[in-house]
Amino acid sequence: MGRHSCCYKQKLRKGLWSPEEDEKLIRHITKFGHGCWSSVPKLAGLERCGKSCRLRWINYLRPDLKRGTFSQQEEKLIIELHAVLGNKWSQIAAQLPGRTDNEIKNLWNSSIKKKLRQRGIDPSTHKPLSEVNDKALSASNDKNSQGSYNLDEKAKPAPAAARATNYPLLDNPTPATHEFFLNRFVATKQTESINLNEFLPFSYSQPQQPQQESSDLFFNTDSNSLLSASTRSTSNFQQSTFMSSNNNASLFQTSNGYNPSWGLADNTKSQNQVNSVENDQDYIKWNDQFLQVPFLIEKSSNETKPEVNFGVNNPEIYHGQQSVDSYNKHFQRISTSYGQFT
DNA sequence: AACGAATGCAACCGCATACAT
DNA sequence: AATGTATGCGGTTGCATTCGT
Repeated sequence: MGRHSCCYKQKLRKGLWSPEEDEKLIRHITKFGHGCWSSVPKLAGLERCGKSCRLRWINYLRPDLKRGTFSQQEEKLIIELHAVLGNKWSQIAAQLPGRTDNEIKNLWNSSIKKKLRQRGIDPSTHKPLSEVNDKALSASNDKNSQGSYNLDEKAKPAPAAARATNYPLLDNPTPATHEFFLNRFVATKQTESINLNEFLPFSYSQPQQPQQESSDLFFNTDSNSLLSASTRSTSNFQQSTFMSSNNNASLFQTSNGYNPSWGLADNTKSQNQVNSVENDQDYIKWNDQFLQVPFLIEKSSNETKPEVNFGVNNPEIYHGQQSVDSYNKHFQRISTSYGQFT
């Protein structure tokens, strides 16, 4: 029990990951899979602990990550799920393809919490603040109040019945209330793909990124070079979204058809399965279909930074923190979408 | 322009749990 | 059964960036 053994080692690097470290990790995992995380740093030539590698991969480098701002639909879903699951970020993240628990947790703490409070809702109980602050207050329903999930609305005081109007999931008068949903989630855990429409009072489809007409980075897969930004048509954008919008998309595969775990919670795969894959001499390779698509990388809808003339092997970009950050961001977008290190 | 405050987010820490010996 | 190791999760921190004065 207790701390991970690697934590005792002193020479391990900490802090932000450099592009070189990212490259090493991506190169290693795309080739061999992660297998035992504790052995990854050594095998990949990294002076990091396995835990750090795992976190970096899961939260930033894995190919199926969706980046960019959360859509309103995603925020609504997070709120609904939080009302049912509480701070079970990994379970919430399991319902949002391409989003990580860390990302959702950060969003909750930095943004959603605040928005809920502004609307008069206690973010931890999902009850109206007035109800939380003054238990004696009778819950007289304001029939005229129309709650809304629209978090972009100007902040207004929430009606006493905010909970009922804002969280229909929790106020279903039938027995199918909190316990029902909780049981369903517990039963299915995060190992199964859940049809959210079974649970939610609104029709849920995979969140889609807003279509972009602005410039995006994209790869020419023939030359393995990153092309400079150019204006892309919305039809091309569709090509780029297939990987992020399909949670089960098989981006990598081995020649025997096995899809390796990318480090996400996946209780359905035993360690033996993972090991058997590692023992298999067949290296993981990019799905042929995936490689054929000259996909582009989504650009954050709220990103306002000027385009960076980015090249993976261009050392000039390291001048100054700003450049490093820009590099990191673009590198990550690229690395999440492209297996240039295979 | 300079400075401090606020914000956002990547990464770390410590604990719980599962698994191996 | 006891102990050690590895992994996953949630809370927290630290720092770069943005905002406001």
